[in-house]
Amino acid sequence: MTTSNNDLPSNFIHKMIEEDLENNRYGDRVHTRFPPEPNGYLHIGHAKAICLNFTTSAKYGGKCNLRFDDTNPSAEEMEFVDNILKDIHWLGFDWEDRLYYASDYFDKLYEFAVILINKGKAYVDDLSPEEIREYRGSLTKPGKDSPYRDRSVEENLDLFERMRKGEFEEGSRVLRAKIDMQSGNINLRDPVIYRILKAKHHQTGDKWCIYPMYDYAHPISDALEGITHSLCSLEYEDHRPLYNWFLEEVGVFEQPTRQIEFARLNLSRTVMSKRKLRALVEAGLVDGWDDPRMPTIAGLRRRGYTPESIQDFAERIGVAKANSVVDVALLEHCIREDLNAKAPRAMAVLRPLKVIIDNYPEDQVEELESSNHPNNPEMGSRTMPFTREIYIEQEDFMENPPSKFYRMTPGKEVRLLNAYIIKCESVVKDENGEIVEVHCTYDPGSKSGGPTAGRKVKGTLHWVSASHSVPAEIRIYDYLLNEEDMNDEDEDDFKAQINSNSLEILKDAQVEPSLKSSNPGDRFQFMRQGYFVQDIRDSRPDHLVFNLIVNLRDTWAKMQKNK
RNA sequence: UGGGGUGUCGCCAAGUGGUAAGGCACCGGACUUUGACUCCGUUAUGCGUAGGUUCGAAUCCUGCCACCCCAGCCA
Repeated sequence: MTTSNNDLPSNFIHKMIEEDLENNRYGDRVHTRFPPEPNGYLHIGHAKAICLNFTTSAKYGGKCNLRFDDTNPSAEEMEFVDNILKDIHWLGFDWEDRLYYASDYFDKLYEFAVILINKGKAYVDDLSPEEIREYRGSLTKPGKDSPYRDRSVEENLDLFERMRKGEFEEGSRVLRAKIDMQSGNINLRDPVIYRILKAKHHQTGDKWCIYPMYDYAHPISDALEGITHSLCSLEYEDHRPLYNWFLEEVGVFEQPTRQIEFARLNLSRTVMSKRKLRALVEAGLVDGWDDPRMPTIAGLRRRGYTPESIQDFAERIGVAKANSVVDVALLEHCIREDLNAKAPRAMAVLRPLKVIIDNYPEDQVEELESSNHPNNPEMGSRTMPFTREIYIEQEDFMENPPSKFYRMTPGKEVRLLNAYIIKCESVVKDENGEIVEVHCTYDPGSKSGGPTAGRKVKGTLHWVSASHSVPAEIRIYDYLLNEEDMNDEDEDDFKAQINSNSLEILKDAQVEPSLKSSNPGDRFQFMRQGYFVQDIRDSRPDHLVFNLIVNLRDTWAKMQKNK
C-alpha cells in the first residue's frame, strides 16, 4: 500500500520505504524518530534531519518520535533538553505524546545485556582503556582477543552485576560484545557496550553508575519504540552491521528497525560542527549560541528567519548520500521568497543624509498614504508624515555620479516613494568638504495619486521625515567566514578565515514613525534595502533595534562590482 | 597496503537501458513609484576516467582515478 504524495520530492529514502511498504515489511507502518543528544544547541544541519524525519513519516501517514539520546551523563544537561524541545516546536513539528529518552530504557537495556551474556555474546573486560585500544589493532592490522574474552557466563554475570552496584572504579571494567576481533570493520572488534560512569544523570539521577554506549542503546531504543526506519548520517554506515547484530542477538524483535544513512548538511560561509561553533562562542567572536550570525536554530530565529523558510530550504536541498556543501544563497532565497510575500513594507534610512525641500511650507505636515505591500492590497496601508526636511540614504546621493546612476544628483529629479518628485538644486558642505545637506525643490503636482503623478523619473528613493522619524539601532550581519567551505578544515585554518566584519552596528538610523508600535520579532521589508526583524533580545520601546535578516537583491551593486 | 561509502552544469539534485528534470547562482531582456518582486529567454552532444556489451549506456560489465568516513570506556 503506497500512499506516496507526489507533492513532495522523491528521494532514495522514500524509495526504500515504498519498497518496504510493497513487501509488507512493517505492514503499512512508517515510524521515524529524531534522536538528538542533549549536549548542545540544534543547528540547521539538525533542522534538515528533523524535517526529513517528520515529513517522511507524515508522507506515509506515520509518526515521528522525539527521543533524547542521553546515554552519556558527563556531557549532557537539562538546559540543552529544554532548548532542543523549544527549537523543534518553533520549527513547526510536534511529537505529541511521544517524547522519549534513551534513559527510559536503561532497565531493559540492562536486561538485554544479561541476555547477551547468557548467550555468550558479551563479556566483562578488565583491560584498561589503553590496552583496549592496543588490542583493537589498527585500520590495516587485525585486533587480538582480550585475555578476559573467554570468562564463564557465571563470572560475567557476577561481574556485570557488581559493575552496576558500583563496586568498581570508573575505567576499570567494561562490558563488551563478543563479535570478531579480526573484522575488517573496526566497529565489530568487540565494541564496548557498557562503561562505568559515576555521574549524576539529568533524568535518572543516581540510579545508575553504568551507562550503555550509543551503538548498543540506539538500535534497541529504536526497536522498543517500534521505529521502522531509523535515519541517520553517513558516518554510521559502518555501524549498521553492529546495529543489526544487536537486534538479532537480543532476539526479541520480530521485525527489527532498518537503519538508513544520508549525508548531513554543510552550508557555505559557515560551519556546522559543534566544536567549531563552540569555539566561536567561547572566543567571544559571537554573542552566544543565539547570535544572529550563528547557523543554530536559535541564531536563525533571532536573525529573523521563519520556520517556513527553513522547512522549505530543507525540502529543496534534497536528500542523498553524496557529501556536499549547499550554497548559503539557497537559504537566503528561501527566506526572501517567504518574506517577500509576508513582510509589510516600511521605510528606514540606515545612514541619513538631510534633504531640505526649499519650496515646501515650513510647518506643513502631510500624511501620505503608503501601501503596506504594493503587490498585495489586502495587507492594507498606513500613512507617513511628509515634511520640509527629510532624510534619505547617504548612498542615494552622488555629486559626481557614474553613468546609469538613477538616484539623486545635482540638477536631476527623483521620485520619493509614495510621495513627490523632487529635484536637487544645491548641496551644502562642511569645512572638510563633507556633504551635510542637500537642497531640493518639489513638484506639488507629482504627489502619488496626484494629477501628474504618472510622470516618469528614473530613480525612486525611500525617505523618512526628519522631524517625525524615530531613531533606531540597526545591525547589519555578514557571513561568519570569508572562505566558502571550512567544514573540513582544522581549527586554526578555520579561525584564520573568520570574517572580522560580520557585524556592523548602525546607531544613527532613522525609521518611519509607524515602526514605534512594532514589537520584538516583527519582520519588515525596509524598502530598497532588505528584510529586518525587531531584535527579540535587545530591542526596547525607547531603543528600537533591528537585525538584518537578508538584503534585497541588488542589481545596481552587482553592476558596479562587475565593472 | 583493511573495511564502508560517494563521484550527473558554479552549488544542490532527478534519472535505474531508449536518447540529460527541477531549484539556486550566473548572464541577457520585459515590466516596475522598491535598480525589489514578477515574467520571458540563454546555459551539460555531456553524466570521474579508460575500455567493453548493446541497434541504443549516466544507467549493464571490467579496470583505473579522486574524494569522504572508521582505530572514544563520544554520539
